[in-house]
Amino acid sequence: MTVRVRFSPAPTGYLHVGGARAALFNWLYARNRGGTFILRIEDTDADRSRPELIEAIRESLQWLGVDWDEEYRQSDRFDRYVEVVEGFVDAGLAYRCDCSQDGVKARVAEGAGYDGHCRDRNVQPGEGVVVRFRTPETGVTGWDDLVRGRVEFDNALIEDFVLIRSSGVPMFHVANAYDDLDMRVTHVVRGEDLVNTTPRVLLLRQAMGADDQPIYAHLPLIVNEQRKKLSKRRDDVSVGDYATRGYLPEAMRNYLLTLGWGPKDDVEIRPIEELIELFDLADINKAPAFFDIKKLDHFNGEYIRMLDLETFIEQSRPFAGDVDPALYALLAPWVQERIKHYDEVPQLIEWVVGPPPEPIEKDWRKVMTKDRVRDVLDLVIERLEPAEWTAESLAAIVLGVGDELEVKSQLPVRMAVTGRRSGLPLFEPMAELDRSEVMRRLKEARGRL
RNA sequence: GCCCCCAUCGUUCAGCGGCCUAGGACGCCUGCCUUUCACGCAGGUAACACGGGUUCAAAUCCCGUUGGGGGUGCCA
Repeated sequence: MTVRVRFSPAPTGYLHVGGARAALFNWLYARNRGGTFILRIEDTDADRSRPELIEAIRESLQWLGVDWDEEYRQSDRFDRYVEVVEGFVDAGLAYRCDCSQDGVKARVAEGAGYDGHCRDRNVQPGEGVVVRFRTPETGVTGWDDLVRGRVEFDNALIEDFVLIRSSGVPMFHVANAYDDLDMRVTHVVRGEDLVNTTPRVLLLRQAMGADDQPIYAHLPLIVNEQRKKLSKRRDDVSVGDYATRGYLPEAMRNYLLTLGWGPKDDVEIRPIEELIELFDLADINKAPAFFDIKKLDHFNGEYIRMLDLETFIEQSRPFAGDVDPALYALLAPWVQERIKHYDEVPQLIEWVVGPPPEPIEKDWRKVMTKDRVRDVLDLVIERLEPAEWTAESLAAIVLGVGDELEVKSQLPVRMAVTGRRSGLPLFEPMAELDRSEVMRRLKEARGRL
């Protein structure tokens, strides 16, 4: 059996990390089994779908390196869904209903579903009429979930749900069941938030004449610090935003993979080819996983440091602002081992490429209130004035002053020149600045003491 | 309310009846390297929610309790 899996986003928002992971797991499985990965846009709800988001979702997937073999759009297939449902009505598997939503709500107890009011009323097509599925009143619908084991629902508890809206547009259950059947999808891998809709889809599939089920694997949710499902409104979840902030797709992909799954040999950071090789749906966890940006940062830092220098420069330069390429090339190796994502580049190099940043008050107090700081700066100023302007010479002078006075001289000088007490190596970038600029900064700092 | 589900260090993955005095990774702490920070290296901290069973033996199986989550739409 050739594996066929699909990722089916609704274009109602940008691709978020939860969706990205679902896509990734599907893709991984397809690649592991030499199967087919389908991208299916579930845009049956015209009111909510935004066509421009389809492209955004495609771009995010491409960015992640998740490529698909086939692509479909449900809005192109409305006719088929409607036709199937018409067949249901003819066969008595479904019926029309003209109950208003308010009417149903008024009739039915709090929390209960539709009461089957129109089951045998033989309602004809017309304004405000929907088609509902005639759900079996007895029996159970269930499946063997690859991650959760056997899951069963009592049919009596499933209401007669809507198949076609009063607008004539089919609901996603119909499209979903039909497409999985029509596209010969073998495995359905998706978020756990969809478990409850699975019996409906299964019932529909059966009604469509299928005598089999796809194999389901319901992924545990990705949650925030409060252990709640990630929400687009509340949480930082857009994949596109991570790209913008300078995360590497390989790192994101690798990190996402460790949420709900992990290689048995405990080696988490590794090439995608190996991960594909090792991956199996059956090994996925059941418990929800917290999206830990700290760990993502670590992964990203590792991936950044794995880059060869040329690639690093090429990728990080757009984040650096307006910098002379030669100067940036000089700084890049030091930058590379200090950042976790590219948008941290500017703060590291600002003192070299632009006007001196305002000193950080806390750092200033910590460094500049030490003994002999005035003496250090005085001597450094005096000796730098006539000095040879190279990194070696600057280092020799500054450190020499420290030795003489038996204090650490680098810190006050660093503070004066960079405004920070930590950062890039001091002397090489300092030699790139004009002597006059360095002197100005040193004197200004001395004046503030 | 009703339905479904989950439960190992702060986080994440490993563990699928004996190899566990529970392992890896992130975080945190310490030391080394370095007249900054970071990288790197070496250590350390820290968990089987609770209660009953089953078994010669349970983190691993069963039941319950507690805690947490998801769903409950003419959204997907």
